Amino acid sequence: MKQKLIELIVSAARRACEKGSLISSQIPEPAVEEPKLDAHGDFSTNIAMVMASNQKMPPRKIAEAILEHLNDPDGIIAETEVAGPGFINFFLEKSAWHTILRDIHDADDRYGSSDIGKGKKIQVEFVSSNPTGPLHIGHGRGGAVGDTVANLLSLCGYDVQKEYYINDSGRQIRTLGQSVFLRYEELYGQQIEFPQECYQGDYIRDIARELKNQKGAALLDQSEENAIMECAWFAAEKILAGMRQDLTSFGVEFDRWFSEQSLYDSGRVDVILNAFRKRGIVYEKQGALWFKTSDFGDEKDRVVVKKDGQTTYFASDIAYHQDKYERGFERVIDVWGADHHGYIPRMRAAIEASGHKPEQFDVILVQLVNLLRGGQPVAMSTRAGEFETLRDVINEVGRDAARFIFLTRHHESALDFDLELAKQKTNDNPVYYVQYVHARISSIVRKAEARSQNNTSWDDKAIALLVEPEEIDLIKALARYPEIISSSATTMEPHRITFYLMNLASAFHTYYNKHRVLNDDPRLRCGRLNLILAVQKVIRNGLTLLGVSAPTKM
RNA sequence: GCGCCUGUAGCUCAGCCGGAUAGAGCAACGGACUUCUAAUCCGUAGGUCGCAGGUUCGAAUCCUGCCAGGCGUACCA
Repeated sequence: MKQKLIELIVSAARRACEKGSLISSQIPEPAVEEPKLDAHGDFSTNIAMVMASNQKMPPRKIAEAILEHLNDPDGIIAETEVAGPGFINFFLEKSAWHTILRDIHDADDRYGSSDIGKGKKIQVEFVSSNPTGPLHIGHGRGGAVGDTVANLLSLCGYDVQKEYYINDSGRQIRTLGQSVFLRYEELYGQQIEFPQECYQGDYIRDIARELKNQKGAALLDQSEENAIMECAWFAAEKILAGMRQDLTSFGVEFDRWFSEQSLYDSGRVDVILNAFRKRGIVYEKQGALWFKTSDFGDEKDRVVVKKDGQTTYFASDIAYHQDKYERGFERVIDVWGADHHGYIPRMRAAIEASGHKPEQFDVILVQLVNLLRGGQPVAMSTRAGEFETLRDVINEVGRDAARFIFLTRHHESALDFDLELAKQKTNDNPVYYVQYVHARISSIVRKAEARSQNNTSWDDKAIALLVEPEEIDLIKALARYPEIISSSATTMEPHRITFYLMNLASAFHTYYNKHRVLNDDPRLRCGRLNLILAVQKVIRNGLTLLGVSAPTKM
């Protein structure tokens, strides 16, 4: 609707130029918005004020000139006015809003889709937790954000791939192996000293026990190094399998799981480093190999090969991102925990050094989650191995509530996640508020069927009966959806969907409490059923994007 | 020290590519169920948008400085 209006305004301004009512032919893209006050119309534009300096005319005069040349072939505009310092306010015909319902029913689950991505290949990499311990609640937030952003981009015409990067190489994997091996030795009655840097959680003991069940005492006969590495692979695989399971029950499916180790196995890391050597963008200093990231905007250079000959995590990450672009992704989005934000400049530097443009790389930082129970913080010490796992959270509050709550804040705001609140089935807990709309509508439809009052075949005359203010408000909310989708996608801010859905739900509940859908007048009933079915579709579409179910009964 | 994020109603937060009189939920107070699900709705009250300057016809929004909190500042990942 807004888009339609923008077109009308631009062509009116053009016509005004041609007819000489305006001096300059410079016409900016008008900002059209919904005013806060109903008295200011359904839509309002500031175009006249923005054009004032260019046109060397007072804004109100420009506004009048534009209005004079306004054509409205479909008759959607009921009234216009010039107001305040030069706003143009538009009051629309109710019939203009009615067309939205037709759009929704025609587009159905594609309502809100667009082609702004133009089929571009884009990759969203998220969660990517080290396979050294179970997923915790913070990974859940990253998962919800990443998954929803990917869904959004897909709906907006991008060719999206979801990827999980497995850090199955390097020191932390060895530490994992060592931790398991020590617990394993312990099971055989050996005196062990369990170092602080080893993983403390009980899951390590569980893995050691499984290892013992499968392999018996065989590992005790091997060299310690071999045993540790065997433990490492065994444990990493177990943990990874658990993470896959957790993510599946969280509703997150990845298109690809990418192993860091594979970059070493295939020699990719060396190839990249050698290429950098040839180009002279790495250098030796104090026995280490440094990458000149400071030439590409980083505050200082970074080590890629340590004094001891080991590559750093950064080195394989460079190779990994290079690989992404070589796979044909035009844009790459990484979802990281906010504690990694210091890493962005060097990653960006590496990507630019490899010849890619800054706009081809985005990082979504996700702030930490504070886990609470009834307002009291839940201890989350990884060192002691006590943390609330994602699995526990899903089991306790359910996937829908968890996913929805993760998206009730801007991703860069820290989030308090209260387990008690998440379980509550009240207005405190917005997921049920939104889902309730879907269930309520299903219930009305069931009732209509039971009474054989379920004629919903499209009838312009029936739709034309939707004139109550609450009905128009509801349609206006529905009309807003496509723009919410595209703006959430381009800003990569999935929480906008959540807020939108709460708002739409509120408009529906208000309507429901004031007007009866199953009216005695069959025609009005038909119109209203078409209205609420449209609401149901948009609620369902939105919840689906968030990975939240749309129940027909609650 | 430097960098990033955050600061808006008692609480939790939207709004931040500048727009007209500042938004929602919770909590408080008062109302609505013989009707399509009360997991709902309606009403009342609640504000120096951290502080101080600046840009602008217009600033919660942009710029500068300051204050407070969080995070980062590795030859860790």
